Amino acid sequence: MSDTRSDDTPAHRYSAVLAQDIETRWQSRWDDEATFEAPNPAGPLADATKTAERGEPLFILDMFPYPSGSGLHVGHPLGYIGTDSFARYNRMNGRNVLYSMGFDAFGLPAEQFAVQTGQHPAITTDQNVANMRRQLHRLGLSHDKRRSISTTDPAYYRWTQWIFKQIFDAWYDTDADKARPISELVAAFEAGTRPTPDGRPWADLSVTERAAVIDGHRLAYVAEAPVNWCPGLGTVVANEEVTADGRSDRGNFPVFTRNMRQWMMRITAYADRLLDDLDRLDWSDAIKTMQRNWIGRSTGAYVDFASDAGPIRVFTTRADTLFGATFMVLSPEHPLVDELTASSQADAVAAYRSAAAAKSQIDRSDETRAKTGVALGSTAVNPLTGEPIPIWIADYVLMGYGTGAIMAVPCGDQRDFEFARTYDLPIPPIQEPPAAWFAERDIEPTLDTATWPEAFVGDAAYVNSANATLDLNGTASVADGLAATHDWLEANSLGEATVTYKLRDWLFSRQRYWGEPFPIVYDEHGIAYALPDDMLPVLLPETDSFSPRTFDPDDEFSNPESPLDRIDHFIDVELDLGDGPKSYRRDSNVMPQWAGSCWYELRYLDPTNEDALVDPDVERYWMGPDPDIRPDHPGGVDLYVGGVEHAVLHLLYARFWHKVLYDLGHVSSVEPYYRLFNQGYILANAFKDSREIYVDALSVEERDGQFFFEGEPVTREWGKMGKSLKNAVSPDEMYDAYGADTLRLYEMSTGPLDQSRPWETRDVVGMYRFLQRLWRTTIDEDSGELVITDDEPSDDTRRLLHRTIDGVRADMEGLRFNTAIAKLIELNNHVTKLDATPREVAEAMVLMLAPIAPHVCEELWSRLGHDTSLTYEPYPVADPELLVDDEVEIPVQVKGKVRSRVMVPSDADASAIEKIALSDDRIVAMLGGDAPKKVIVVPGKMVNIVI
RNA sequence: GCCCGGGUGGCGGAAUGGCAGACGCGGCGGACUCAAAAUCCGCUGUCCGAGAGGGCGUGUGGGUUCGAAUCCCACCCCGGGCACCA
Repeated sequence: MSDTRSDDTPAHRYSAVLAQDIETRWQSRWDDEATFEAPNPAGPLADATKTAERGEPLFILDMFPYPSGSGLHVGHPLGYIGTDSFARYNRMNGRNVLYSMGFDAFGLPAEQFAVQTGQHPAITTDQNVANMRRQLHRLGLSHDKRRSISTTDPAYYRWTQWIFKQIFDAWYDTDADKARPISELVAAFEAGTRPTPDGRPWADLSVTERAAVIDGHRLAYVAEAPVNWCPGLGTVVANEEVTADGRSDRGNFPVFTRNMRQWMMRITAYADRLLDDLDRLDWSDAIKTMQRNWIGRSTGAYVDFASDAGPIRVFTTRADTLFGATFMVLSPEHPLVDELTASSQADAVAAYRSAAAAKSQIDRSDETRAKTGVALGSTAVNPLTGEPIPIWIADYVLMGYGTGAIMAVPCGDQRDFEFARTYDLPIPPIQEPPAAWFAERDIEPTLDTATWPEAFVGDAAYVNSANATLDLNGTASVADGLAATHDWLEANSLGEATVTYKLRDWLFSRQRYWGEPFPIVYDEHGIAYALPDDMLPVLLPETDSFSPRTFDPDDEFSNPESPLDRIDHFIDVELDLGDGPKSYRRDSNVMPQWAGSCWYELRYLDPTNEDALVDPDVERYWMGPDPDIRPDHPGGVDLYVGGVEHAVLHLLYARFWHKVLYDLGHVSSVEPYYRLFNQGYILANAFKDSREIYVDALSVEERDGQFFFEGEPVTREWGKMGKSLKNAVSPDEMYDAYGADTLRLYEMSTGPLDQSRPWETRDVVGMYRFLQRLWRTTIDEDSGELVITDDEPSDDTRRLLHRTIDGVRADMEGLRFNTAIAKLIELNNHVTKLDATPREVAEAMVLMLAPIAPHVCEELWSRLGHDTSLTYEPYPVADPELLVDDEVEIPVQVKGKVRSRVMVPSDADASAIEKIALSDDRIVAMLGGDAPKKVIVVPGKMVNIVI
């Protein structure tokens, strides 16, 4: 595998040793010459000369990494190599390319590592960042290093805190459909143009009352919220971070549902815009679908059922089935349960409620099919039929969704159907299912629901669905039924149509140490104040006790205690917020890791700006809307590449923050990421021993299709490469064995960028051999002299060259690096057979391969007599005249099978080609003198003869 | 259960209605070498055949078409995501 040189190895062969020499030399030169620095139109990174030389701006972005202690493995840079190749390709096409890399360095792993080792997370984070920078630099990524950021740098998180302030100081004006500064809301209350909640004049409200009203509008607000309390981590985790079995994503501790006061972000205010603007983005349909499903907009209706305790409001998406509602089910926690419980049922209801309370929400959703419940002994009135229907409680109805009460339509909802079967409740039909529905279930068509195996859901004509003023009978579609029912409910003041979302507000606080502190203090009334800009950043205080207080993982009733709570000099401060020095308490929470990644692309644009998060002119230059691309272009990064695991959370949060910044006038782009490309993963074999423990994959031996670790048999499986599966391969090993260019080529050659593919170390040598052959077409291995001729290439060679240029260009534009490489190998294999390589071909090949294997190409370019970097050399352009041949060989099929091939002039028309094909010896023989029934000719492509 | 991907040689993959298997790995044979490694050259889907050549072949079954890996219908399998969300 590795390069073993001996005395008879040619002195100037392209070897791993030579590759390393070339690579480190060119990396130093790029650094010294600031080759990849992209000029801004204004500010400290402006350079009018360079801006004039470069063309249109192009912003290429990778999802930035978390700087883990184990460094990179070869799976990480798959996307980076792709973006780097694309960046280099576009520089050669005259674009001003912004391409950099930062580090998402706050978060729990560094904190937990610090707890284990006693070392401050800032120190380990810096070490990890330094190591990853070295590995990325060694890979030859063409980053503009001036623009790199770390989310943990106070100069960076100062602006994370500043953005939080903007969100805190903003409210969503549903009339204008945008966020506005909170000061404009206060002005409207003061002027009386906007009524206060209880109608009293604003001036009559106490300070606390005003604060409560304002806080109720803020886009960042504190609320008592049901959260997932994880005593084992000592912190709350977001719903999105809880695994299916009710444990924490990280650490795998039990998670309990508890009410706590937490910072929330009102992302739901943006639900419609987050949904609608997906149409303006160049993202895959798969990702758009995932975001749409996550936002989960659905049209439904609230319906009021009269009862002894007043109207009970339910939410339904199927108001059209209201005629079939024969009972109602409340959540056991519903506030009206006590009032509606008949004395005879009191004991049973109490027992059921305490049993339900003992189960977590996760447990309740885990109970797959068994339906349980208790009747309260009272009734409500179906507003359409006027009939009394019994009220039940059941734990499949959750207080956290809708109104905590449902109308049950057993014939049209599977859960209600099962519940009705279990408790012998009537199941009247209100739709007549089509014949096919019965046929599929192997029963005779009937409206006798006793024979139905399940509920019917879908479009079908309604039956039994009429009262004095509403008649759905005969209506055949659910959409029409819904529209008619919604109109009727609203006209009769018995309900209202509404739009609901699955999306919930974003829980934004963490009781941890290693994150951004909130720029918030509280006065003696507990009123929150955002600190003025000149008090930012709020520095994370030094401490040697940075772990949150953890508890017995099973101690559900423990309470969180942030590490910052223990630092008195941080928490208790005296500040002058404009009305003289006063005592305040700081907020002791820190922000979640998502915060720093919600806006980092903006800081790459203007990384040292101390007056603004980004200069507006600079932002407009790189990210502004571009009607040349499309009329409704929303602006944003030109290409964003990253893993599909961020399809929902990161991408939704970042879009939300960006839209707030847009509404408040801080950015010109409506969306942060215009084109999104999801790269695949590098997969690798992983091996488990008989105890089901992963063993070091690199030490596993294969014998006769069986796998052994230290002599013991092990089983093989597939997995994403990584530390947990003990199958990580370090890029450093590949640099030593082959060099970075070979690694880059290998990763790009194994398949399309958006597809996951297995890592096979033994396959890497193929690209190494290719680079050796490429080297030999230019350099004599023994003497080191050029083997280039200045003679014109032959016509064949030149045509192949231009076909290759044409194909490679198209592949590079489409990020199809695997097929671009294949075409270049074919061209090189052709050139290898020539006595000497024509300069014209050698130079074009070097330029074409340079984006993917930049170091060796720079070296060859230099040896070919050029004294500047090829970074800004024009990428070769194909001559269209050389793409068409005089004659082409086309297949001749008989009944769809290829039986012969003929040469025809490339501009021959169908009848001429037919004549040539029919006179071919083999075809004549097959026809045996008969005339063909039919001949199909596709000029330039093929002939098909039907006999 | 629902949603989204995907199934092509021994392996990664190419071909998006027109020559299935480009390119690479591996394998086999050869050159160089005392030898091995490295490097280079040739062959390599499968079956029948001495050969020329022919049959079969893109998860399975059907369909559309002069022609299907590609389009349509049904099914099977693999990967990922979501789930008492009314």
